[in-house]
Amino acid sequence: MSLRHAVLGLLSAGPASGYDLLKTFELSLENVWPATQSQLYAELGRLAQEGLVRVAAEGPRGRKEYEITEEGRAELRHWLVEVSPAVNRRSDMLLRVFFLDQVGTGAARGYLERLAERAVHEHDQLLGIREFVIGQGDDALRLYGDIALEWGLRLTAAQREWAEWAAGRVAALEQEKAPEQEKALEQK
Amino acid sequence: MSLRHAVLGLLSAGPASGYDLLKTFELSLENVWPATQSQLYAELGRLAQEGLVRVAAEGPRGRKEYEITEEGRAELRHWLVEVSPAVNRRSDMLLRVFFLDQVGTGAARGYLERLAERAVHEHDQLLGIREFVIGQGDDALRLYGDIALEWGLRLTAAQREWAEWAAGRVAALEQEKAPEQEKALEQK
DNA sequence: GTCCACATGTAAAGGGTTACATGATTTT
DNA sequence: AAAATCATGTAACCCTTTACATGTGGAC
Repeated sequence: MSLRHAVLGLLSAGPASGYDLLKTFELSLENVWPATQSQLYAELGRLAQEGLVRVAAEGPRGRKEYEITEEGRAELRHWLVEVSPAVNRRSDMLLRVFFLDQVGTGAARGYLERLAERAVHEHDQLLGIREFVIGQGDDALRLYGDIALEWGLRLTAAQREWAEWAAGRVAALEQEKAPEQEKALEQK
Repeated sequence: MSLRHAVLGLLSAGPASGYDLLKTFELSLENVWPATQSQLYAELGRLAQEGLVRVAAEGPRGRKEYEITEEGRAELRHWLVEVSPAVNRRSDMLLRVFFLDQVGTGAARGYLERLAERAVHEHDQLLGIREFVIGQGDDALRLYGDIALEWGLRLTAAQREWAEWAAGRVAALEQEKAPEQEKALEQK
């Protein structure tokens, strides 16, 4: 149930409407905790009912500006400090690796090579973001933004190296098997 | 919708009952694609209805042994080769980093240090698993198992290094701010 | 005869995605 | 005047988790 904490976290930096928050989710939280419009409005309603946020002001077009309450801030800090973070156990990417023996070495190598390419692409995008956000925010905000970005850079770099290494191992198996395939052809 | 492909993948290695599959999910797929008993039986029912698997034999205690069909194998290969893997976008661990400025440098550093410790622990567990599975299975199976395990090792190693680096950066900020805090204390 | 492992299923609730639905301001 | 943006809300469906529910066969 981290959506609520993402919302509380964003509101801890200042009041915002559901619409505002949605933009933030699309822009900066896209790669960390995506959320849809339906989800957001529903969660804001629940948070307000439970007293963790409150409507601080109303604007044109039914705009409701939400503000975090002291109770909300307490919940945010409690979550940050006392609740241990959930590990990300599911990985579609890795699940496929387990079954790659079903498609032969050529296709398997292709899969791993595409993973490597994707990692390079993501890494480049993060480098672009880093250029863009350099020097923004105060000391603490910049630091934690940097730390998060650095994780993305290290993760994509590691993924590239691993995928290339793995593709190499599959290629080696391919070579080993090549003589056997020639033998099989000769037998025809 | 990868649960279905996980099931097809397991059945591609040979027939099994829902109960058997559940044990496999708990043992080997625990860190890649966890699934519960309810989910499994429901999915097997759907897969059978759609003709991707079939009941090959019935045993004692209502045991139904499922077998993958040619259609199921085709779906598995299609998924492996033609459907691009979904990226894991949500990260509870990283979401918290964005809001660490809410809890002060001490608690923030503590959070990162605990992440590092956890990464070390997970890394050690994977090393243990590697010792245990060494030399099991045929060439292809061993290779892909190795590749998956290697990802786990690299990921946990990277996480440890990153978390320690990050904790260091927070400690540096703490030092920078220490004189200011002394000043603040003097003013009282 | 009791206990454990085997074996399957259903129900309720939570969280997420997609699609539907509507309307008010501001910009061009 | 039209188009884009702002702004909120609801409904249906899918996947996952937790809990409930039941019964059989083998081992000791």
